[in-house]
Amino acid sequence: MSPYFLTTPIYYVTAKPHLGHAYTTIIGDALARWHRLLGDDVHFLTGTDEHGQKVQDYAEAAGQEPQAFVDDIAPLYADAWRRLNITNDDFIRTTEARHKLGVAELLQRCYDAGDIELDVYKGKYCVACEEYYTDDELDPGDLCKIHKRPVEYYEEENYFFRLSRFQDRLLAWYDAHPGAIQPEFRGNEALGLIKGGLRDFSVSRTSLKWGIPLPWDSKHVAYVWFDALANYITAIGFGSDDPAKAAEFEKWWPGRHLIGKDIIRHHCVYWPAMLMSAGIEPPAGWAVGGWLLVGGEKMSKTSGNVVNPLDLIDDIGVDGFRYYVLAETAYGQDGDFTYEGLISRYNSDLANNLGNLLSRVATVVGKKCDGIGPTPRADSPLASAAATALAGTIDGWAATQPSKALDATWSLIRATNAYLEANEPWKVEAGPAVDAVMGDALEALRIVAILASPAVPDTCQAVWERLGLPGQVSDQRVPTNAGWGGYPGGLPVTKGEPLFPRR
RNA sequence: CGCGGGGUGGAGCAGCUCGGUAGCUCGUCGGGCUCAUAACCCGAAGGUCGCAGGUUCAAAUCCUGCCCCCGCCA
Repeated sequence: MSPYFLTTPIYYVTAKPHLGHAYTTIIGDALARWHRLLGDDVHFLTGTDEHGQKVQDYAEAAGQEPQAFVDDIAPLYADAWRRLNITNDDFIRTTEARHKLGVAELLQRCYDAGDIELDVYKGKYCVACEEYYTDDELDPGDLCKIHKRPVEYYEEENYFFRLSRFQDRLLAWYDAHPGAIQPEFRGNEALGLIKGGLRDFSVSRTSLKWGIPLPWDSKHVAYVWFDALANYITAIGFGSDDPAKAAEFEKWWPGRHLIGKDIIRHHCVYWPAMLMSAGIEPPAGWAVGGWLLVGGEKMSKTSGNVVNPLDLIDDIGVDGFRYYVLAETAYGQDGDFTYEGLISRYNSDLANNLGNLLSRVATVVGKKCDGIGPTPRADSPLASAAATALAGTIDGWAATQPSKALDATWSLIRATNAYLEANEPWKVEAGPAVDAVMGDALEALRIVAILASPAVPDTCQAVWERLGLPGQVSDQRVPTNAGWGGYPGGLPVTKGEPLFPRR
């Protein structure tokens, strides 16, 4: 079993879980589940980013200690992921001891390597962004463009990471690792950033209290990048004295990062440089997603279009929501969430195609085969459609294109509906001819249940059980168990209530 | 200014790397079926592939210029 370590970004606790968080996390979960089907040894990590000025401010406004504040918010994420059926193997919080240890170790290594040095930073600083800005980056009146609030003039001693020294090493690394960033055009963008010149960035603050102190100078607290990005390695044991934890790190790293297009610079430029400095291998890969817009606009509190994914689960079901998010958008491009689209996807793909196919098959098996599923034919006309669907599904997930993978899987559902139509088993006397057709349809459904399970796990387990198959669909393996002919026949087929009642 | 992405039938997308009958899903219209969740199947209509040139026997696909939309710029 080859190790497959996958991460989502960690989410900043000043916001509650929203559609955007759910989007990335669901894609991560589906990828993790797919790799488990492939037989990989999967470790899927998500978590929360809990330090920084903004958290300190929010806590103060709420009349709480920062720790109490983050302790209230972090569980909202863990709970949301549980409800969305997210199978993360770990949940890292940047306020945990294991994280603080690892961050200190990472900083110390870069410091020892001579890549972190003291300097003076002066400039206009937006507390909300935790970024310094130059005048031409600000709106009139020295307002931050993002937060529309006044910036403050700061002058402080900071430690700087000498990113400027890493241009050649980064370019050489990317040259040796083509395709590390998916989709390709995002890789070009990252290369463009590197080629455009790299400026040192500040890694500490003296003004900030809520954070991790630098191990060699405790007046300074680690500023966002070294704290947040490090979660990907601290969670798997980096910096731990425990030999067992250190072995975990060796096993899982380098991992693969799922990120949004807004954090390419930090993840694809800063982070590999930081790792190089510390003598650690850069990540194995990055998959960069676009925004999930809402009604064509970026989701924001001010425009009042923030969508709570948990409301949608109540409405359309966990799998309905998961399917929509995965099928509707081309990963890498921006997607657009609309309620109409959600209902339309649900009705056409889940109710009309998958759900209805299962219903009609179960009914005919009940009427013509005494409810016992017949064996499929080895030379079924559906076998080639199944092979095509399998290949397309494998390719789709390999390219981090869930929508393509699902479209390929659904092609087998459509082919099976057409196959039934062509053979009209309901018109034929019970006997070998009907058995052959129904065995083929059941086999197609068995394969669909495996291939679709990363996206709609509960549904596929239900299909699995109605086909009379034992155990968990998640224990199946691709491609071994997804080839034609795995349905044994002789199993009781259950009709049951509609999996997806039409809306 | 620069960099990146996009502009393909009513909607959303694929195709463009390696030029050769423009494909998919939804929607619309007609037909079939009635096993099935008024679901399913078949067929049809609908596209000057942003604009203008160029290369070529042949361009959505290659080249040049331009227009529009979106994002990035620490």
